[in-house]
Formats: sequence, structure tokens, C-alpha cells
Amino acid sequence: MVKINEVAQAAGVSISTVSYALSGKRPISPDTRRRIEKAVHELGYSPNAGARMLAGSRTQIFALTEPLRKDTHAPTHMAFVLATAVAARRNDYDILLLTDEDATAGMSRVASNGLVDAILVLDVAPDDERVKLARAISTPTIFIGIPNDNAGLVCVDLDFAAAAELAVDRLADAGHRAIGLVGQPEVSYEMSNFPPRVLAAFEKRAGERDIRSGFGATGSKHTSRTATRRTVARLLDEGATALVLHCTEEAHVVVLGELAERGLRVPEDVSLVSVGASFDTAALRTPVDMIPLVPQTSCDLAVDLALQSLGEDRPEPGLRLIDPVYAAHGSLAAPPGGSAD
Amino acid sequence: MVKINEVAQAAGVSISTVSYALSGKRPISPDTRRRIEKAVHELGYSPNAGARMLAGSRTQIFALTEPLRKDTHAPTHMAFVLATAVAARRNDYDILLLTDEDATAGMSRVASNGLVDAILVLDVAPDDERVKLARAISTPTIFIGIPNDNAGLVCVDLDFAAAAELAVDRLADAGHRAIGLVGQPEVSYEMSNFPPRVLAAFEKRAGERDIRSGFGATGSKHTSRTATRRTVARLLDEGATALVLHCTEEAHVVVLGELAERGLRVPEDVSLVSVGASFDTAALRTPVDMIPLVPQTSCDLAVDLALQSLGEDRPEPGLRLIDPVYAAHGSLAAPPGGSAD
DNA sequence: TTGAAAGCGGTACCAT
DNA sequence: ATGGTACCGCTTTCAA
Repeated sequence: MVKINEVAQAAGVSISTVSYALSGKRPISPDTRRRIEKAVHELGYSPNAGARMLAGSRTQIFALTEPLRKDTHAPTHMAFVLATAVAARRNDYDILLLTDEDATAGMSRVASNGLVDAILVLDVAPDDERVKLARAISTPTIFIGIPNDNAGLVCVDLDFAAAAELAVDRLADAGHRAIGLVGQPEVSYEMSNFPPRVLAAFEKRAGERDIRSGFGATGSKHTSRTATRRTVARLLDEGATALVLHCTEEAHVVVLGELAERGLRVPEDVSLVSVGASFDTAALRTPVDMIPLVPQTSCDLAVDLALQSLGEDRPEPGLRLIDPVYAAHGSLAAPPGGSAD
Repeated sequence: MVKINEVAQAAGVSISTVSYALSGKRPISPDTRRRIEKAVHELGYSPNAGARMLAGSRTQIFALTEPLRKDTHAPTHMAFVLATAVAARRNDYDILLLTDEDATAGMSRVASNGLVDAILVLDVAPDDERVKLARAISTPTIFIGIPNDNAGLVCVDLDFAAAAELAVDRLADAGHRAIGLVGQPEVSYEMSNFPPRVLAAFEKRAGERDIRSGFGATGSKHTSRTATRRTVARLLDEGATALVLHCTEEAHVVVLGELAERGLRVPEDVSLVSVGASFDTAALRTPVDMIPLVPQTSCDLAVDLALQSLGEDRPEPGLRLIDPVYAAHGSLAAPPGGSAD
């Protein structure tokens, strides 16, 4: 393990010069700089992490808390973890994983031992217990997701409400008068923060546009497709000519299968719009229009905010809602028989 | 951020006494110990991570490298990450996530800046590039999975070969003379380390027991069930009276569906044994016998080995193969018509 | 533009 | 059983 003094000696300069050359915090003559870089390279020097944390006051580590509930959707979750890690690395930060049984335990630990510069919160529940802890500690904390009680917090997320409204608007504009929402498994409306936002905005906007709206949950395991099929059947029976999908990829597949079995074509007989999916609905056997949830967008922003929290102008508390984007894939058309009711 | 000297003062003892009381590295009188613990508790003291890393030579952090290829099965992968994190925490260790595009970059970085005490390697490929790096660095490295070239490495994994043999043996013992293997998507036989081990051992043991064996891959996405159905159809056509399943939960479901459609009962008409699954095959609509892959077992052992690597008697290089365990769920019986061919 | 040296907050050796 | 203190390797004043 080569140390800074060895580099200094090899380059024929003082320790502090090496340090400054590496941090760029003060001007170094081109010549000196070259000799130092040469020494660093030849000796394979890499500053000791512990010493850096102690002397400087940056650890170059962010904590990521993820309380992995049994209902978390693994692929989506992983996409967020990955996106966070990538964004962090791009800024020379590493990610420390906090998956404690007790979500708050790890958080308060790293907050009080100074292991991390900031904390990123994933898998936010409506009444998340990490909220009050975040208010109590001094380590900057960024929520990816929006808890009910979010006063004073920095939160980042897709604007799910706007996304739901956008979906309703597009369908209403196309002439649909009755729209069904195929939602998450029931339990998610208590455990997670965004499903309720979609549902509420969907119903509100439908009301505003004088549209009849229906709602139904999906099954929580792909082994029970029944719940999903029943929901689709009911919504169609109630007269829906379009469905908004806010569910897993598996559930999308089941919906498409159910429509196919009933001999219904997309978009001639039924229009579809997927909201908040983080997989590619254009790759399904029937491509579906989508207003995607892009983990990278949220995570990049979250990391930016975390970095900003370390500087002078700490970000204002408040929600950062990401504008929804509509991607057409041909699953939206006018309802059969024109815009009749 | 309360420091050790404040604790010492509050408890009316010296700094070193506090340190020793906390580490338990030398006897402390019951009375003193109580006062120190009281002070620690009241002040909410938690030793500074950076200072510890620098002074002691333990960072209390393990790195976990996971090069997230596009074909990695998210739920299984997450189960391993979670199991590792839990095992680590139980031993007062945190997990630092290394998900660099370049898998080796992060590894060599943490190896040379002393950020972690050991490295755990996940998602091992047959010709994994992290192998030669592991040999080059001084940070102890534990592989969870077995690369082809594993000389000198410490590797932990389920004994997939023994598991495959056990499956064949049970079926052969029950009288089956023709067995099919429903395997992974084709690409996995190049990208991952364990599918080839199952396949090879399956065929070898079948040969030894004079059993006709067949093999077929599954589809790589649940959207393409066709490949899986075709494989099942072919294996049955070839006369298989039993199937060994080494595939995803989705594929299991498809297999069961295909059997049901053909009017085949389990186990009366076809026997099934699942090998290396990390989900519960007993919870499927038809419970299936399994020889499970238990992430916790592998990860606990890996963490143990990592800890051991930090002490005096570093573990011998070599493979640690975990014995397979057979869990019966009623999907195995004699072939129809007795043990006729 | 460069150097010397004072910490950062613990750990563990050497005393008592 | 307890205390004093020399480091651990780097960052960052303060001086030149």
C-alpha cells in the first residue's frame, strides 16, 4: 500500500504539494504536476480512504436504504439501485447498502459514525418511519419517492399524478368516455407511496373531463393471474373502451392475453396506455403506449441533490416532480363506433 | 458528532479505557464499564468510521461486486445481495456495492484505497475477468459461484453437480428410465457458471445409471413461453417419464401449464424434480419436489470465510461445495406402467 | 508556486 | 485495572 509521502519523495516535492496536485485545490506548475502524476502512476498510488475521511470531511460514500419488503418488485427495485450506483460513481461516489431489518437502525448508525456524506432513501412508504429520522439527523437525506408527511424533506419522483392525468387526457381527447384503471396489487396501496397518487389523480381527472372511470387491482404473484383477468373482465363489462395500466410486466402480459382471448384488438376495440412502467411496453407482443417511470432520471436527480447538499447552497426542501413523457406505440385510437357513449 | 474524549470525560475515565471497554480487548471493572456504557448511551456516541479505519486496520466494510449483466435474473440476484447484507450486518459489517460497467475497475479501486476489508464476488461467469484480478490484489476475495479457472481462489457454492446427481438418482430409484432436463435459457450456459455444471452432471449420472437423458433450454423472457413449451413437448415425445427442472419460476409455471394442457398428472403420469431454485416450488399450483439453492447458506458461509480471511488462519484456497438437500413435495412417483422402458 | 506542521478521532503499546 | 501517548495517512492552514 503506497502512501503519499512515497509519492512526494519520488517526485521530489513535499507531501502537501502532492495532495494539492491531486485535489487541484491550488495551482501547481506544469512541470511539478507532471512529475507528480508520473510518480503516482508508477507507484500505483491511491489515497487511503480512512485517512481521507478523517482529515478531509468527505467520505465519498452515499448510503442507500432499501427496506426490501416482501411485496417489492425485484426488477424495478434493482433498476433503481443500479441507476443510483451508476449516478454515484459518475461523481466519484460509492454506494453503501442499508438493508437492515430495522430500516432506521442502519440510517442512524451511518449518520452518527460519519461513514457517509448523504443518505438516499428508496422504497418509500406512505407513512415511512424514516421520515422523522431524516428530520432528526444532520446527514443530508434525499427521498426517491414521496411520503405523505413530507414537510421539510427533499423528495424526487416521477409526477405520477400528472402522468395519470396525461393518460386520461389523451384517451379523452381521442373520444373515450369510459376508462378503466388496471392497478397494482391491493396491498401496494398501503405499502407504497405512488399507487395512491395514480389512482387519485386518475379518478379526479376523469371526473373533471366527465369520463366514467373504473378501477381494479391485479394479483400479487404471477401465479395468480385470476385477479388480473377478473379486473379486466369487469372493467370491460362496465363499458370501458380504454384501459390505463399501472401494473407489473407480468400483469401487462395477462391483460393482453385476456383481450386476445376475447377477440378484442388493440387499438381498434380497446385502447391501452401504460403508466409508470419501468420496462419497455413497446417490446410486448402488442406494443403499448407508455408514460414511463425512468429510474435513471430520478436517481440522477437524487444524486445531484445529494451532492448539492454537501456544498454551500443546500437545496431547498420540497418536492421535485419529474414531468411525465408520453411515448406512442400505436395502442391508442378512437373508441369503436366513434365517440359514442 | 460526539467524540471519544467526551465520553471519557463524562465517564470520568481515560480515552483508552473507553476504547478498550468498547472493543472488549482488555478486562474492565464492572463498575467502570457501567459508567462508560451509560455515557455512551446518553451521549449517543458512535465511533467515527474514518478514524477507526485509519487507526485500527479494519474498515468494517465488505465490497460486493455484481456486474449486472442483462440476463441476470433479478429476483434471484436480489436474494443473494440481501442474504449477503444480512450476514454481513450480523457481524458488524456493511456492504459497499460495486456495480461498475467495468467490473474490475471498482474492485481494484477499493483494493488499493483500503476502503474494504474483503471482497465478495457475485454473478460469477465461467471465464470471469475478476479471477486474475483477485489473484493480483492483497484484499481477501471470496467467490460466490465457481469460475472455470479457480485455482488458488476461495469459492462457495451449492454443489450443483451433486444436486443434479441426486435428482437423477431419486428418479432412477423410483424406476424412471428416461429423464428430461428443462434447463436455463441458452445464453446462460455461456454467461453463468452453474448451468453447465448441472447439465454435465445430469448427463454423466444418467449415463452411469443407464438412463436415457434429454435436454432442452427455456425462453429467456416470460414473454416467449414458446421455447419452454417446445422443450417440454420434445422431451415428452422422446419418452421422458420425468423432468428435472433447472429454470426460473416463470418457466416452472409454463411447464406445469403445458403438462396440464396435455392432461398429464403429476406425479402419476410425469414426475418432477426442481434443482437449484431459490423460490418455493411447493407454493406452485402443483407442488414440486426441490433441491433448493439457498442464498442464505452460501452467503453466510461466504461472509464467514471473509471474516476468517482477516484473522490469523486464513482459509485454504479451494472450493466449498454445499451439500444438496432434497425436499419432497409429492411430485415424484414411479413411472406409469411400472418401471417398464 | 511550494513546504512545514497541526490536527482529524480513534487504536494499541508501554507504563503504572 | 487504568492512563498517557505515539502513531495511522491525509487535508489544510500558515509561512515563505
